[in-house]
Amino acid sequence: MRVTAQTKAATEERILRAARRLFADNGYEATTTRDIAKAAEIASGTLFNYFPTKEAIVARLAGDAVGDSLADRDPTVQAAASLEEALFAVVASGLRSLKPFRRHLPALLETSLSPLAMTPPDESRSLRVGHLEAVAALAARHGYGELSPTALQLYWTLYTGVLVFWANDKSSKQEDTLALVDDSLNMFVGWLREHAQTDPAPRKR
Amino acid sequence: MRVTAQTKAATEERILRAARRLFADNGYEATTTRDIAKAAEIASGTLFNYFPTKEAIVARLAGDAVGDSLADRDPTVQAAASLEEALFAVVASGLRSLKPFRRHLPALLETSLSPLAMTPPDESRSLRVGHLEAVAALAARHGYGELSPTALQLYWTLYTGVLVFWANDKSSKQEDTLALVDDSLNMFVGWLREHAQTDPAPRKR
DNA sequence: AAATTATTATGATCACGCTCACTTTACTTT
DNA sequence: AAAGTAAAGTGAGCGTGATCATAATAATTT
Repeated sequence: MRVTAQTKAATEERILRAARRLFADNGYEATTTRDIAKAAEIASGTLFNYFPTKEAIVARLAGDAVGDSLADRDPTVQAAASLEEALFAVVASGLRSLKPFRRHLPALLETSLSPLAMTPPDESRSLRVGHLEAVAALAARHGYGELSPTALQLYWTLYTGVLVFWANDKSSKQEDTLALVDDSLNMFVGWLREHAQTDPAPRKR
Repeated sequence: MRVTAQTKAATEERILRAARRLFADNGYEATTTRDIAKAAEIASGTLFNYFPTKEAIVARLAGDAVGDSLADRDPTVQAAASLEEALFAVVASGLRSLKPFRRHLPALLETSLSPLAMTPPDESRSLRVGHLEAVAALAARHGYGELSPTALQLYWTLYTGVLVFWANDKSSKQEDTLALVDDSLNMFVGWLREHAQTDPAPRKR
């Protein structure tokens, strides 16, 4: 078993597909690692040759989900007239991708969403870094110059706070979360205007 | 076994003391429920007559800890000249109380810290409500009128974001967290000044 | 093609949090 | 004081996530 670079990739893919389906059907807690292994047609122990923990599987699924729907290509984001609107679109798009994982967000907060989550597989920037890069690019585009580290940290703090809220939001269509996103971004952009290093006036389009 | 209202309370106290010690000595994960039961001199199953889950024990310990050191009595809070200073003192005091539980904060975010955590034992207001009441009182005292639900929700969002950061803050004395608290409160109070319903000017002292 | 080496796969096994059918105890009723 | 009742205690046992010694397989060397 050595050529198996491809074989391994295929097995990993089977695990991910099985996990995605089972999590979606029965939920995270109700799905056992044995279930996943059986569905992926491997032994129970083999699963842990591919992922160190069960949680790592969700983290991977969540990361892939947001990575696939990159905000860069979202037309709503591109069409936004103001930074606030653009950020709102980015966050809304992110929440949409994360929706299937809403319930286990608290678990992800310790790993992929934490302020110091590094990208373990070396490739594929961490969830956080990718998101912040998108935010920084939008800020630049809308004439807010380069965001300071402090600004990015403040943004991320608000964002994680929103995620915690969202994870527990029981309103029918999570409309409470969207309202909170609105208020949060309003506060953040207001702060930005007062603290921007360079020209805070929106650029001409 | 019926008089045992007192007996029961005593047993619960023994469990809490044992858990507090073991958690402090060996950490949350390394402490098993069997360890706690043995230290409290009860059978392993009995423990679950008192607390539904292991996590409920930490939640209780954390709740007691912040309840004991109520911010109302903190002289630093009372002496603060501005709302920002007062809130900073409140948050710093809260973090000090929560310090032993810093590592398992993510777990608590689902329960006691979530935006809809109700107080299960009916008595002893939830962590969140107690904190927000203190914040509201300080805002009123410093001339910001009565805070809107939106303002409180924004505050709590920032606060939970800070807690997530803090839980993963590896800087030596967690000074990074304090800097973040400072920036966050600055942003929040700035927002408040622009959105306060009543006189935003600080009251005379 | 046989022997060797490097990977991957396996499933019995572990310790854990938690459950539950049952026992023990403390009090009440007769 | 004997019988009855309800609260509290017990520990074997369950299913879980994770581990690890071992087996199986594929490539490399001889």
